Amino acid sequence: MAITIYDISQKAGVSTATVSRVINGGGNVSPATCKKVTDIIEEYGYIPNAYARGMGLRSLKTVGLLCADSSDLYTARAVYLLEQELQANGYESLLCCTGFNQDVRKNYLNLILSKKVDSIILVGSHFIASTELENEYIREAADQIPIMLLNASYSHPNVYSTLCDDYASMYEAASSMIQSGIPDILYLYNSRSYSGLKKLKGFEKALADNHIPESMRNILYYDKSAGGIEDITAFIQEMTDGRPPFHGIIASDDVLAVGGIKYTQKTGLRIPEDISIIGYNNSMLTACCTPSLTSVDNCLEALTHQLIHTLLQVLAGEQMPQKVVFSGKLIERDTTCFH
Amino acid sequence: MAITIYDISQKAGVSTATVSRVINGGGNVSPATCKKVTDIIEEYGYIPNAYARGMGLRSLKTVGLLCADSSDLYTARAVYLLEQELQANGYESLLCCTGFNQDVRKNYLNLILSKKVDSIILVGSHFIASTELENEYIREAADQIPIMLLNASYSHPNVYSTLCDDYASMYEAASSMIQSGIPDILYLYNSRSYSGLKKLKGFEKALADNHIPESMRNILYYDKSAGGIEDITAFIQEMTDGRPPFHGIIASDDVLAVGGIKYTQKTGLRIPEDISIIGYNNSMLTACCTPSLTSVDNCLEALTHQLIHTLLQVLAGEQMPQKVVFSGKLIERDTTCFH
DNA sequence: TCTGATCATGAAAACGCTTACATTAAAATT
DNA sequence: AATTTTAATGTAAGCGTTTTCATGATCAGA
Repeated sequence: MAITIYDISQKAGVSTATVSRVINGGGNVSPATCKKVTDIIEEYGYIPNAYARGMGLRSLKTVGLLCADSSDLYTARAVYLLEQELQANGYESLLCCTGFNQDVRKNYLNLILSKKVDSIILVGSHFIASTELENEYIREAADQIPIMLLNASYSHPNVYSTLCDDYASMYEAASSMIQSGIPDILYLYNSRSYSGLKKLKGFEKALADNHIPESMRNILYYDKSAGGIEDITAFIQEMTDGRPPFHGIIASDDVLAVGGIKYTQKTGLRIPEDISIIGYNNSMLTACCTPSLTSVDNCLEALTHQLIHTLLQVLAGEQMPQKVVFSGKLIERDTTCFH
Repeated sequence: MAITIYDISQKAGVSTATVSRVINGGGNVSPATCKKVTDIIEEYGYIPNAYARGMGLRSLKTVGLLCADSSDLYTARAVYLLEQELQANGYESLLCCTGFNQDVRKNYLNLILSKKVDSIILVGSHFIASTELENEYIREAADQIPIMLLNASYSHPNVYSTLCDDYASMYEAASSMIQSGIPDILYLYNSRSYSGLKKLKGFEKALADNHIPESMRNILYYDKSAGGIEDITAFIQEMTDGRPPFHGIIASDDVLAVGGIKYTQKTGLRIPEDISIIGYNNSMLTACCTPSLTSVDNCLEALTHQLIHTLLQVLAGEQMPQKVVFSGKLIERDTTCFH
């Protein structure tokens, strides 16, 4: 059996309470005793059992992170930023990747809940609050602890949302393209994302406000979750055989946009002379492709920073706004030429 | 206070032991009682406290994943694959991102250890066993539970390694390039990676075996951890101003290779006619850039699959090989033309 | 009908910590 | 020197489960 606090207390000739005080730095321990205990702990490589601690302590300073797929570029970055912020503030994090299955997600939510976390952050706009079932889970969880949403929003007194205004951002991006003289745009839409719908609406609004006729609407739903770039390229090709009936591509994320680039290059057309392309997320992919990708920056860093700030305040009992909205910004690179 | 097993037992008119049996499916509960208890649990939304369980249970069927930076493309994918495999086998995972600081890493290792995990997987070849300090941690941990290494190896009876033979793979890749008539190669080397050194050695051996003179050796160390593609491009530019004195680039990972592509394009040279490029990892980036990147596939999926297989067997008390080595394979795409 | 086996259940100890409370010793105040 | 205050430490009661062991009920076989 592993070494316990009792063993340490015996070897140090003190009580377990004193050892506990040394470990938790609660004060009221004489320097001499403290040193003696610390030395013994060091010597025996004693590590307190986290579960036993969990029973005693009120808070374990832990927050759960729930995401669908941590290997997704955007999610991975979000998770990393959140973890760094949490760590910097003395919190641990517990990451669960649920995939897209609702039941698995419910199980994981319960799993996290059972671990006495101080809060749960729902990461990535994927799927959040997109179904009734999902709503119910969130409500139940929110009855117990504050729930933080990254890039989604939900109305509940104990749910806090931090998001980028994807509707407005996409509206801006699409408007820029239209006003630069490109009315016929292919819109690539990933239906798996919660904010995807908002972006689509923003795009459609831009079309409407600029009086683009119905006949020029060209929206492609791509709903595979993990298809590679080749898949995307093939998909677009299949849907638009022959010469593409558009001069612009706007995608709801950078991966799709890169698919658009490769597709365009396959058809032999030039970017941006023949076809302009805009992505979304301003991820590292924008710098990887040739030409480099114009993309909407949805300020992930600002979002995560604000989210953790809100969380810490909420946990400290402060009253905080239920919803904080940032706005995105189009970063122009070489797949567009709007001037 | 949250609802406990005791509350449930009262409402169901049974003892806590019976409720526990229902929850853990240990049998020896009458169908009627089982249903009654299950209903009450459902009704009150009872979730057992994980910490209390942790005290009672021998194993929590949990394994810790330790990585430096989960947002790194390769690591993210490895983590995802491992988590999926673990989940499929009824294990939970606990992810910790330590960054590159040794002390932080030690703390995290202890943290994981304190959670009674059944094993720890050290993910990503980054930094593993690269320092004496690191070695010591691993040894200490291995005294308690089996330690699994992904893409690293370490000699200890309780440490199991699953890896790709990066030395041989890089040797092959470099040989291919040299034998296609390109003796002057720039090698881009990320020193933050443990396997980086092996790859470098493989590269150098290929040079030696093909009688490439010392004067043609051109190795660039790039040791920033999180620099973007632009950084890499600028770095290469800075180190090789004017016309590049080489006709091939081999990089120790795909991100560096993409930096090489962008650099080449900036100088106005053609790929692969003027300069051939090979990356490593065969990540999704290979499909994102133009031209698409030739890269060494180090069969991450096979690695993770094998690693979990070994782990499960070890936990089941089986004798397993200490070290399993796969070999990588050069996947030719459009940045090379070796025929 | 009786006996031993099997099944369902409960009582209570154990898991390894934290912490409220009690106690003692030392220091500060009068 | 007596008294009060403060600091250091110990005692023991939880925390919410699991699990061993004991107990009683049911059942099959004679």
